[in-house]
Amino acid sequence: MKPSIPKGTRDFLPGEVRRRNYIFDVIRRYFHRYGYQPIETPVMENLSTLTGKYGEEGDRLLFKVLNNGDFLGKADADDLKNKDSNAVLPQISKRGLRYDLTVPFARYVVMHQNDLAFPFKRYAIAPVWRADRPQKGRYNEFYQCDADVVGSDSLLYEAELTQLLDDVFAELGLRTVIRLNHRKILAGLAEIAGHADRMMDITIAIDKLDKIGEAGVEKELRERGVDEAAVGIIKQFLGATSLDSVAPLLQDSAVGRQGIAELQEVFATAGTLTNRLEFDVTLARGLNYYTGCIYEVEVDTEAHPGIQMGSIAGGGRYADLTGIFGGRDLSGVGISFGAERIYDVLEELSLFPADTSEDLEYLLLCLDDASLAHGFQLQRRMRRSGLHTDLYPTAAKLGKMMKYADQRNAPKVIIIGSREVESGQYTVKNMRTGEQEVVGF
RNA sequence: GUGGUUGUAGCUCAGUUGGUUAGAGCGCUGGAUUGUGAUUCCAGAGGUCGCCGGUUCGAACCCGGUCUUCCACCCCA
Repeated sequence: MKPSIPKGTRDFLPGEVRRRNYIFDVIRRYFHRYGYQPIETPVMENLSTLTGKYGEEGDRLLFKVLNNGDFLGKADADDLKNKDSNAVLPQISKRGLRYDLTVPFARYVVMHQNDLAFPFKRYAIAPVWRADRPQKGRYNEFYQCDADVVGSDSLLYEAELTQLLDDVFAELGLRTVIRLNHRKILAGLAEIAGHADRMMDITIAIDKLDKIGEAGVEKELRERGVDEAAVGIIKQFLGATSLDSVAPLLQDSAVGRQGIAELQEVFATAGTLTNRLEFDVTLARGLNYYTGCIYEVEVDTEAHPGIQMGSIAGGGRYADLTGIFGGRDLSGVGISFGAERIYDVLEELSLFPADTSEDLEYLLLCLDDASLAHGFQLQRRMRRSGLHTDLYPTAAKLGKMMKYADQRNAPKVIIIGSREVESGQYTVKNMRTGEQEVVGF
Protein backbone atom coordinates (compact mmCIF):
# COMPACT_ATOMS: atom_id res chain seq x y z
CA MET A 1 0.00 0.00 0.00
CA LYS A 2 0.96 3.58 -0.51
CA PRO A 3 1.49 5.36 2.82
CA SER A 4 -0.48 8.53 3.45
CA ILE A 5 -1.75 10.75 6.23
CA PRO A 6 -5.21 12.30 6.63
CA LYS A 7 -5.79 15.48 4.69
CA GLY A 8 -5.08 18.66 6.56
CA THR A 9 -2.40 16.97 8.70
CA ARG A 10 1.37 17.05 8.25
CA ASP A 11 4.63 15.31 9.10
CA PHE A 12 7.56 17.46 10.16
CA LEU A 13 11.22 16.99 9.27
CA PRO A 14 13.82 17.58 11.99
CA GLY A 15 14.61 21.10 10.73
CA GLU A 16 10.92 21.99 10.72
CA VAL A 17 10.45 20.68 14.25
CA ARG A 18 13.38 22.81 15.39
CA ARG A 19 11.89 25.93 13.85
CA ARG A 20 8.49 25.13 15.36
CA ASN A 21 10.12 24.64 18.74
CA TYR A 22 11.79 28.01 18.37
CA ILE A 23 8.32 29.59 18.13
CA PHE A 24 6.96 27.53 21.02
CA ASP A 25 10.03 28.38 23.14
CA VAL A 26 9.63 32.13 22.58
CA ILE A 27 5.92 32.01 23.41
CA ARG A 28 6.47 29.79 26.45
CA ARG A 29 9.21 32.05 27.77
CA TYR A 30 6.88 35.04 27.76
CA PHE A 31 4.01 33.04 29.23
CA HIS A 32 6.28 32.22 32.16
CA ARG A 33 7.53 35.77 32.42
CA TYR A 34 3.95 37.00 32.68
CA GLY A 35 3.07 34.56 35.45
CA TYR A 36 1.03 31.97 33.56
CA GLN A 37 1.24 28.35 34.72
CA PRO A 38 1.14 25.28 32.51
CA ILE A 39 -1.82 22.90 32.59
CA GLU A 40 -2.77 19.96 30.42
CA THR A 41 -6.13 18.52 29.40
CA PRO A 42 -7.01 15.46 27.28
CA VAL A 43 -7.12 15.75 23.50
CA MET A 44 -10.57 14.14 23.73
CA GLU A 45 -13.45 15.73 25.59
CA ASN A 46 -16.98 14.53 26.09
CA LEU A 47 -18.92 15.72 23.08
CA SER A 48 -21.39 17.41 25.42
CA THR A 49 -18.55 19.62 26.66
CA LEU A 50 -17.81 20.83 23.15
CA THR A 51 -21.13 21.07 21.32
CA GLY A 52 -23.00 24.33 21.38
CA LYS A 53 -19.99 26.39 22.46
CA TYR A 54 -18.78 27.51 19.04
CA GLY A 55 -22.05 28.20 17.25
CA GLU A 56 -23.67 26.13 14.56
CA GLU A 57 -20.63 26.37 12.32
CA GLY A 58 -18.37 25.16 15.10
CA ASP A 59 -20.49 22.08 15.74
CA ARG A 60 -20.16 21.12 12.11
CA LEU A 61 -16.35 21.37 12.36
CA LEU A 62 -16.02 19.18 15.44
CA PHE A 63 -14.25 15.86 14.95
CA LYS A 64 -16.40 13.18 16.55
CA VAL A 65 -14.94 9.97 17.94
CA LEU A 66 -16.92 6.82 17.22
CA ASN A 67 -17.98 4.81 20.25
CA ASN A 68 -16.32 1.46 20.81
CA GLY A 69 -18.12 -1.83 20.59
CA ASP A 70 -21.38 -2.48 18.79
CA PHE A 71 -22.28 1.18 18.42
CA LEU A 72 -24.82 0.62 15.64
CA GLY A 73 -26.62 -2.08 17.58
CA LYS A 74 -27.24 0.40 20.37
CA ALA A 75 -28.53 3.14 18.07
CA ASP A 76 -32.21 3.72 17.42
CA ALA A 77 -33.35 1.58 14.49
CA ASP A 78 -35.72 4.19 13.07
CA ASP A 79 -33.12 6.95 13.19
CA LEU A 80 -30.69 4.67 11.35
CA LYS A 81 -33.29 3.70 8.78
CA ASN A 82 -34.19 7.34 8.16
CA LYS A 83 -30.49 8.16 7.78
CA ASP A 84 -31.01 10.98 10.25
CA SER A 85 -27.39 11.88 11.02
CA ASN A 86 -28.24 14.48 13.63
CA ALA A 87 -30.40 12.05 15.56
CA VAL A 88 -27.92 9.15 15.25
CA LEU A 89 -24.80 11.13 16.11
CA PRO A 90 -25.25 11.40 19.90
CA GLN A 91 -26.11 7.69 19.98
CA ILE A 92 -22.92 6.54 18.30
CA SER A 93 -20.43 9.19 19.49
CA LYS A 94 -19.97 10.43 23.03
CA ARG A 95 -16.51 11.93 22.60
CA GLY A 96 -14.86 14.46 20.32
CA LEU A 97 -11.45 16.01 19.68
CA ARG A 98 -10.98 19.42 21.22
CA TYR A 99 -11.72 22.34 18.90
CA ASP A 100 -9.77 24.90 20.90
CA LEU A 101 -8.10 25.20 24.30
CA THR A 102 -10.47 27.72 25.86
CA VAL A 103 -13.60 25.62 26.32
CA PRO A 104 -11.66 22.65 27.80
CA PHE A 105 -10.02 25.18 30.12
CA ALA A 106 -13.41 26.46 31.31
CA ARG A 107 -14.45 22.85 31.95
CA TYR A 108 -11.16 22.31 33.83
CA VAL A 109 -11.65 25.38 36.00
CA VAL A 110 -15.13 24.28 37.06
CA MET A 111 -13.93 20.76 37.87
CA HIS A 112 -10.92 21.96 39.86
CA GLN A 113 -12.18 25.25 41.28
CA ASN A 114 -11.45 24.20 44.85
CA ASP A 115 -7.82 23.50 44.02
CA LEU A 116 -7.12 26.74 42.19
CA ALA A 117 -6.19 30.18 43.47
CA PHE A 118 -8.13 32.91 41.68
CA PRO A 119 -7.36 34.84 39.61
CA PHE A 120 -5.94 31.72 37.99
CA LYS A 121 -3.51 32.24 35.12
CA ARG A 122 -2.69 29.28 32.94
CA TYR A 123 -1.15 28.56 29.59
CA ALA A 124 -1.32 25.57 27.26
CA ILE A 125 0.54 24.79 24.04
CA ALA A 126 -1.22 21.91 22.36
CA PRO A 127 -2.83 20.66 19.15
CA VAL A 128 -6.49 21.21 18.34
CA TRP A 129 -8.60 19.75 15.53
CA ARG A 130 -11.11 21.26 13.17
CA ALA A 131 -12.82 19.41 10.31
CA ASP A 132 -12.47 22.38 8.01
CA ARG A 133 -11.58 22.16 4.33
CA PRO A 134 -7.81 22.71 4.31
CA GLN A 135 -6.22 25.73 2.65
CA LYS A 136 -2.97 27.60 3.04
CA GLY A 137 -2.54 28.43 6.72
CA ARG A 138 -5.57 26.32 7.53
CA TYR A 139 -5.08 22.77 8.74
CA ASN A 140 -7.28 20.11 10.31
CA GLU A 141 -4.69 19.65 13.05
CA PHE A 142 -2.83 22.68 14.35
CA TYR A 143 -1.26 24.00 17.50
CA GLN A 144 -2.63 26.78 19.61
CA CYS A 145 -0.68 28.57 22.29
CA ASP A 146 -3.13 29.94 24.83
CA ALA A 147 -2.79 32.17 27.87
CA ASP A 148 -5.91 32.80 29.92
CA VAL A 149 -6.85 34.37 33.24
CA VAL A 150 -10.02 33.31 34.94
CA GLY A 151 -11.61 34.69 38.08
CA SER A 152 -11.17 38.42 37.63
CA ASP A 153 -12.81 41.07 35.53
CA SER A 154 -9.98 43.53 35.99
CA LEU A 155 -9.21 45.33 32.76
CA LEU A 156 -5.54 45.22 33.72
CA TYR A 157 -5.56 41.70 32.27
CA GLU A 158 -6.79 42.97 28.93
CA ALA A 159 -3.88 45.42 28.98
CA GLU A 160 -1.44 42.71 30.12
CA LEU A 161 -2.45 40.35 27.34
CA THR A 162 -2.00 43.15 24.84
CA GLN A 163 1.53 43.62 26.13
CA LEU A 164 2.11 39.87 25.97
CA LEU A 165 1.06 39.77 22.32
CA ASP A 166 3.32 42.74 21.66
CA ASP A 167 6.35 41.22 23.43
CA VAL A 168 6.08 37.86 21.65
CA PHE A 169 5.81 39.31 18.16
CA ALA A 170 8.58 41.82 18.89
CA GLU A 171 10.81 38.92 19.98
CA LEU A 172 9.95 36.98 16.82
CA GLY A 173 10.85 40.01 14.72
CA LEU A 174 7.41 40.09 13.15
CA ARG A 175 5.62 43.42 12.78
CA THR A 176 1.93 43.05 13.45
CA VAL A 177 -1.25 45.02 13.88
CA ILE A 178 -3.08 44.22 17.11
CA ARG A 179 -6.71 45.08 16.53
CA LEU A 180 -9.10 45.60 19.43
CA ASN A 181 -12.83 45.85 19.64
CA HIS A 182 -15.47 45.23 22.28
CA ARG A 183 -18.55 43.06 22.11
CA LYS A 184 -20.45 45.73 24.05
CA ILE A 185 -19.64 48.24 21.33
CA LEU A 186 -21.05 45.82 18.79
CA ALA A 187 -24.09 45.23 21.01
CA GLY A 188 -24.54 49.01 21.29
CA LEU A 189 -24.26 49.34 17.54
CA ALA A 190 -26.99 46.75 17.05
CA GLU A 191 -29.13 48.49 19.66
CA ILE A 192 -28.73 51.93 18.05
CA ALA A 193 -29.62 50.38 14.70
CA GLY A 194 -32.82 49.03 16.25
CA HIS A 195 -31.76 45.39 15.91
CA ALA A 196 -30.48 44.52 19.38
CA ASP A 197 -31.40 40.89 18.74
CA ARG A 198 -29.48 40.74 15.44
CA MET A 199 -25.99 41.53 16.75
CA MET A 200 -24.43 38.37 15.28
CA ASP A 201 -25.84 38.98 11.81
CA ILE A 202 -24.70 42.58 11.85
CA THR A 203 -21.20 41.88 13.15
CA ILE A 204 -20.62 39.04 10.69
CA ALA A 205 -21.55 41.41 7.88
CA ILE A 206 -19.41 44.37 8.96
CA ASP A 207 -16.48 42.08 9.72
CA LYS A 208 -16.15 41.64 5.95
CA LEU A 209 -15.61 45.35 5.29
CA ASP A 210 -11.95 45.10 4.30
CA LYS A 211 -12.77 42.16 2.05
CA ILE A 212 -15.94 43.15 0.21
CA GLY A 213 -16.05 46.93 0.75
CA GLU A 214 -18.81 49.16 2.04
CA ALA A 215 -21.24 48.36 -0.78
CA GLY A 216 -20.69 44.64 -0.17
CA VAL A 217 -21.40 45.04 3.54
CA GLU A 218 -24.62 46.91 2.79
CA LYS A 219 -25.70 44.15 0.45
CA GLU A 220 -24.85 41.51 3.04
CA LEU A 221 -26.81 43.37 5.72
CA ARG A 222 -29.89 43.55 3.52
CA GLU A 223 -29.60 39.86 2.71
CA ARG A 224 -29.53 39.19 6.43
CA GLY A 225 -32.81 41.08 6.80
CA VAL A 226 -31.57 44.38 8.17
CA ASP A 227 -33.85 47.29 7.15
CA GLU A 228 -32.73 50.41 5.26
CA ALA A 229 -32.81 52.75 8.25
CA ALA A 230 -30.53 50.43 10.18
CA VAL A 231 -28.19 50.02 7.23
CA GLY A 232 -27.84 53.82 7.11
CA ILE A 233 -26.97 53.94 10.81
CA ILE A 234 -24.47 51.09 10.52
CA LYS A 235 -22.78 52.88 7.60
CA GLN A 236 -21.88 55.73 9.95
CA PHE A 237 -19.97 53.28 12.13
CA LEU A 238 -18.06 51.86 9.20
CA GLY A 239 -16.53 55.26 8.55
CA ALA A 240 -15.45 55.72 12.16
CA THR A 241 -11.85 54.68 12.60
CA SER A 242 -11.21 55.78 16.18
CA LEU A 243 -12.82 55.28 19.56
CA ASP A 244 -13.41 59.02 19.78
CA SER A 245 -15.38 59.06 16.55
CA VAL A 246 -17.47 56.03 17.52
CA ALA A 247 -18.25 57.25 21.03
CA PRO A 248 -20.75 59.97 19.98
CA LEU A 249 -22.62 57.46 17.83
CA LEU A 250 -23.20 55.27 20.89
CA GLN A 251 -24.33 58.12 23.17
CA ASP A 252 -27.84 56.64 23.52
CA SER A 253 -26.76 53.08 24.33
CA ALA A 254 -25.79 52.26 27.90
CA VAL A 255 -24.05 49.04 26.91
CA GLY A 256 -22.28 50.82 24.06
CA ARG A 257 -21.00 53.55 26.37
CA GLN A 258 -19.69 50.89 28.73
CA GLY A 259 -17.80 49.19 25.90
CA ILE A 260 -16.24 52.49 24.87
CA ALA A 261 -15.19 53.26 28.45
CA GLU A 262 -13.63 49.84 28.94
CA LEU A 263 -11.69 49.97 25.70
CA GLN A 264 -10.45 53.48 26.50
CA GLU A 265 -9.08 52.14 29.75
CA VAL A 266 -7.37 49.22 28.03
CA PHE A 267 -5.72 51.51 25.49
CA ALA A 268 -4.60 53.86 28.26
CA THR A 269 -3.11 51.14 30.47
CA ALA A 270 -1.48 49.09 27.70
CA GLY A 271 1.12 51.84 27.27
CA THR A 272 3.63 52.13 24.48
CA LEU A 273 4.01 49.10 22.27
CA THR A 274 6.37 47.95 19.53
CA ASN A 275 3.53 46.76 17.33
CA ARG A 276 0.62 48.81 16.05
CA LEU A 277 -2.38 48.76 18.39
CA GLU A 278 -5.59 49.85 16.74
CA PHE A 279 -9.26 50.09 17.48
CA ASP A 280 -11.38 48.45 14.77
CA VAL A 281 -15.13 48.65 15.03
CA THR A 282 -15.49 46.08 12.23
CA LEU A 283 -13.59 43.38 14.14
CA ALA A 284 -16.17 40.72 15.00
CA ARG A 285 -14.59 37.31 15.78
CA GLY A 286 -16.88 34.39 15.35
CA LEU A 287 -16.52 32.45 18.58
CA ASN A 288 -19.76 33.35 20.22
CA TYR A 289 -18.68 32.97 23.83
CA TYR A 290 -16.89 36.33 23.82
CA THR A 291 -18.62 39.04 25.86
CA GLY A 292 -16.12 41.88 26.28
CA CYS A 293 -12.89 43.01 24.70
CA ILE A 294 -11.88 41.04 21.58
CA TYR A 295 -8.45 40.80 19.96
CA GLU A 296 -7.16 39.86 16.60
CA VAL A 297 -3.58 40.06 15.36
CA GLU A 298 -2.54 40.22 11.72
CA VAL A 299 0.76 40.71 9.96
CA ASP A 300 1.50 44.40 9.41
CA THR A 301 1.46 44.50 5.62
CA GLU A 302 3.03 47.96 5.59
CA ALA A 303 6.15 46.55 7.25
CA HIS A 304 5.91 43.20 5.44
CA PRO A 305 4.33 43.82 2.02
CA GLY A 306 2.82 40.94 0.11
CA ILE A 307 2.08 38.67 3.05
CA GLN A 308 -1.31 37.02 2.71
CA MET A 309 -2.36 35.35 5.92
CA GLY A 310 -5.43 35.50 8.08
CA SER A 311 -5.25 36.26 11.77
CA ILE A 312 -2.19 34.82 13.50
CA ALA A 313 -3.46 35.35 17.03
CA GLY A 314 -6.74 36.21 18.64
CA GLY A 315 -8.66 36.26 21.87
CA GLY A 316 -11.05 38.06 24.10
CA ARG A 317 -13.04 38.13 27.30
CA TYR A 318 -15.69 35.54 28.04
CA ALA A 319 -17.76 36.37 31.12
CA ASP A 320 -20.09 33.38 31.24
CA LEU A 321 -18.15 30.34 30.06
CA THR A 322 -17.72 28.65 33.45
CA GLY A 323 -21.39 29.18 34.23
CA ILE A 324 -22.26 26.92 31.30
CA PHE A 325 -20.51 24.07 33.10
CA GLY A 326 -22.42 24.75 36.30
CA GLY A 327 -19.62 26.53 38.08
CA ARG A 328 -19.56 29.91 39.75
CA ASP A 329 -19.66 32.66 37.19
CA LEU A 330 -16.00 33.38 36.76
CA SER A 331 -15.03 35.90 34.13
CA GLY A 332 -12.15 34.91 31.89
CA VAL A 333 -9.97 36.59 29.31
CA GLY A 334 -7.38 35.00 27.08
CA ILE A 335 -5.39 35.02 23.89
CA SER A 336 -4.30 32.35 21.49
CA PHE A 337 -1.29 32.30 19.19
CA GLY A 338 -1.69 30.33 15.95
CA ALA A 339 1.68 28.58 15.74
CA GLU A 340 1.32 27.16 12.21
CA ARG A 341 0.38 30.47 10.67
CA ILE A 342 3.20 32.23 12.51
CA TYR A 343 5.52 29.51 11.18
CA ASP A 344 4.38 30.00 7.59
CA VAL A 345 4.82 33.77 7.87
CA LEU A 346 8.28 33.59 9.50
CA GLU A 347 9.32 31.11 6.81
CA GLU A 348 8.07 33.34 4.01
CA LEU A 349 9.89 36.35 5.50
CA SER A 350 13.05 34.35 6.37
CA LEU A 351 12.78 35.53 9.97
CA PHE A 352 13.92 32.31 11.61
CA PRO A 353 17.29 32.63 13.33
CA ALA A 354 20.09 30.86 11.44
CA ASP A 355 21.15 28.72 14.41
CA THR A 356 18.04 26.57 14.60
CA SER A 357 20.08 23.87 12.85
CA GLU A 358 21.15 20.70 14.61
CA ASP A 359 23.24 21.44 17.68
CA LEU A 360 25.73 18.65 17.04
CA GLU A 361 29.29 19.84 17.76
CA TYR A 362 31.55 16.91 16.85
CA LEU A 363 31.17 13.96 14.53
CA LEU A 364 33.72 11.13 14.92
CA LEU A 365 34.79 9.18 11.82
CA CYS A 366 36.82 6.02 12.29
CA LEU A 367 38.89 4.35 9.61
CA ASP A 368 39.07 0.77 10.88
CA ASP A 369 37.54 -1.48 13.51
CA ALA A 370 40.24 -0.86 16.13
CA SER A 371 39.84 2.90 15.67
CA LEU A 372 36.08 2.52 15.90
CA ALA A 373 36.38 0.86 19.32
CA HIS A 374 38.72 3.67 20.36
CA GLY A 375 36.38 6.31 18.94
CA PHE A 376 33.42 4.91 20.83
CA GLN A 377 35.37 5.31 24.10
CA LEU A 378 36.44 8.82 23.14
CA GLN A 379 32.82 9.69 22.34
CA ARG A 380 31.85 8.59 25.86
CA ARG A 381 34.47 10.88 27.41
CA MET A 382 33.49 13.81 25.21
CA ARG A 383 29.79 13.42 25.98
CA ARG A 384 30.52 13.24 29.71
CA SER A 385 32.34 16.56 29.45
CA GLY A 386 29.23 18.05 27.88
CA LEU A 387 30.16 18.06 24.20
CA HIS A 388 27.41 17.21 21.73
CA THR A 389 29.04 14.26 20.00
CA ASP A 390 28.06 11.63 17.49
CA LEU A 391 29.92 8.78 15.82
CA TYR A 392 29.66 7.17 12.39
CA PRO A 393 28.82 3.59 13.36
CA THR A 394 31.05 1.66 10.94
CA ALA A 395 34.54 2.00 9.53
CA ALA A 396 33.45 3.06 6.05
CA LYS A 397 35.24 4.91 3.31
CA LEU A 398 36.29 8.33 4.51
CA GLY A 399 34.70 10.07 1.55
CA LYS A 400 31.35 8.50 2.34
CA MET A 401 31.63 9.42 5.99
CA MET A 402 32.66 12.99 5.18
CA LYS A 403 29.61 13.29 2.98
CA TYR A 404 27.43 12.14 5.86
CA ALA A 405 29.09 14.76 8.10
CA ASP A 406 28.29 17.35 5.48
CA GLN A 407 24.63 16.29 5.36
CA ARG A 408 24.40 16.31 9.12
CA ASN A 409 25.77 19.84 9.01
CA ALA A 410 28.38 18.85 11.60
CA PRO A 411 30.55 21.88 12.43
CA LYS A 412 33.58 19.77 13.39
CA VAL A 413 34.80 16.34 12.42
CA ILE A 414 37.42 14.19 14.14
CA ILE A 415 39.08 11.56 11.99
CA ILE A 416 40.42 8.59 13.91
CA GLY A 417 42.89 6.09 12.46
CA SER A 418 45.81 4.08 13.79
CA ARG A 419 47.97 7.24 14.13
CA GLU A 420 45.40 8.90 16.43
CA VAL A 421 44.81 5.74 18.46
CA GLU A 422 48.54 5.51 19.07
CA SER A 423 49.29 9.14 19.87
CA GLY A 424 46.02 10.21 21.58
CA GLN A 425 46.24 13.38 19.50
CA TYR A 426 43.33 13.99 17.16
CA THR A 427 42.95 15.95 13.98
CA VAL A 428 39.89 18.19 14.27
CA LYS A 429 38.59 19.47 10.96
CA ASN A 430 36.45 22.58 10.89
CA MET A 431 33.88 21.86 8.21
CA ARG A 432 33.03 25.52 7.66
CA THR A 433 36.56 26.73 7.01
CA GLY A 434 38.23 23.48 6.03
CA GLU A 435 41.04 24.15 8.53
CA GLN A 436 42.49 21.33 10.59
CA GLU A 437 44.22 21.37 13.95
CA VAL A 438 45.62 18.73 16.26
CA VAL A 439 43.93 18.50 19.68
CA GLY A 440 44.10 16.13 22.63
CA PHE A 441 40.96 15.17 24.50
C1' G B 1 -20.66 21.75 3.90
C1' U B 2 -20.91 24.39 -1.66
C1' G B 3 -18.13 25.50 -6.29
C1' G B 4 -13.48 25.18 -8.75
C1' U B 5 -8.26 23.41 -9.17
C1' U B 6 -4.00 20.04 -8.90
C1' G B 7 -1.53 15.05 -9.10
C1' U B 8 4.20 12.17 -14.17
C1' A B 9 11.36 9.44 -10.82
C1' G B 10 13.24 10.97 -3.83
C1' C B 11 12.46 16.72 -5.22
C1' U B 12 11.16 20.62 -9.04
C1' C B 13 8.93 20.03 -13.57
C1' A B 14 8.66 18.79 -19.47
C1' G B 15 5.66 15.35 -22.29
C1' U B 16 2.96 17.20 -29.59
C1' U B 17 -4.18 15.98 -32.64
C1' G B 18 -4.68 9.50 -28.16
C1' G B 19 0.24 5.78 -31.40
C1' U B 20 6.24 1.72 -30.39
C1' U B 21 10.90 1.67 -25.34
C1' A B 22 7.63 8.34 -20.81
C1' G B 23 12.20 12.65 -20.55
C1' A B 24 15.33 16.86 -18.11
C1' G B 25 17.69 19.25 -13.94
C1' C B 26 18.77 18.39 -8.98
C1' G B 27 19.32 14.36 -5.61
C1' C B 28 20.82 9.07 -5.00
C1' U B 29 24.48 4.74 -5.92
C1' G B 30 29.30 3.30 -7.88
C1' G B 31 33.97 4.83 -10.00
C1' A B 32 38.12 8.59 -11.25
C1' U B 33 40.31 9.45 -5.53
C1' U B 34 41.76 2.72 -0.05
C1' G B 35 43.18 9.42 5.37
C1' U B 36 39.23 14.41 3.73
C1' G B 37 32.77 16.72 2.43
C1' A B 38 30.29 20.83 -0.07
C1' U B 39 33.59 21.72 -6.63
C1' U B 40 34.81 18.66 -11.43
C1' C B 41 34.52 14.26 -14.76
C1' C B 42 32.49 9.21 -16.06
C1' A B 43 28.90 5.37 -15.42
C1' G B 44 24.41 3.46 -13.23
C1' A B 45 19.89 2.63 -10.60
C1' G B 46 15.09 4.57 -9.98
C1' G B 47 8.29 5.62 -12.72
C1' U B 48 1.80 -0.08 -12.53
C1' C B 49 2.06 8.54 -15.13
C1' G B 50 -2.53 9.45 -7.41
C1' C B 51 -6.17 5.23 -7.18
C1' C B 52 -10.56 2.47 -9.31
C1' G B 53 -13.56 1.85 -13.44
C1' G B 54 -15.09 3.19 -18.57
C1' U B 55 -14.46 4.65 -24.03
C1' U B 56 -10.87 2.88 -27.86
C1' C B 57 -7.36 -1.64 -32.06
C1' G B 58 -4.40 1.46 -28.69
C1' A B 59 -4.87 6.05 -22.84
C1' A B 60 0.08 9.86 -18.95
C1' C B 61 -3.44 12.34 -22.57
C1' C B 62 -10.68 11.44 -23.44
C1' C B 63 -15.05 10.26 -19.78
C1' G B 64 -17.02 8.92 -14.66
C1' G B 65 -15.97 8.04 -9.58
C1' U B 66 -12.61 8.51 -5.50
C1' C B 67 -8.42 10.36 -2.68
C1' U B 68 -4.97 14.40 -2.36
C1' U B 69 -3.24 19.65 -3.18
C1' C B 70 -4.34 24.54 -3.67
C1' C B 71 -8.22 28.52 -4.41
C1' A B 72 -13.06 31.02 -3.57
C1' C B 73 -17.38 30.81 -0.30
C1' C B 74 -18.60 29.56 4.84
C1' C B 75 -15.89 30.05 8.99
C1' C B 76 -11.31 30.61 11.39
C1' A B 77 -5.52 30.24 14.07
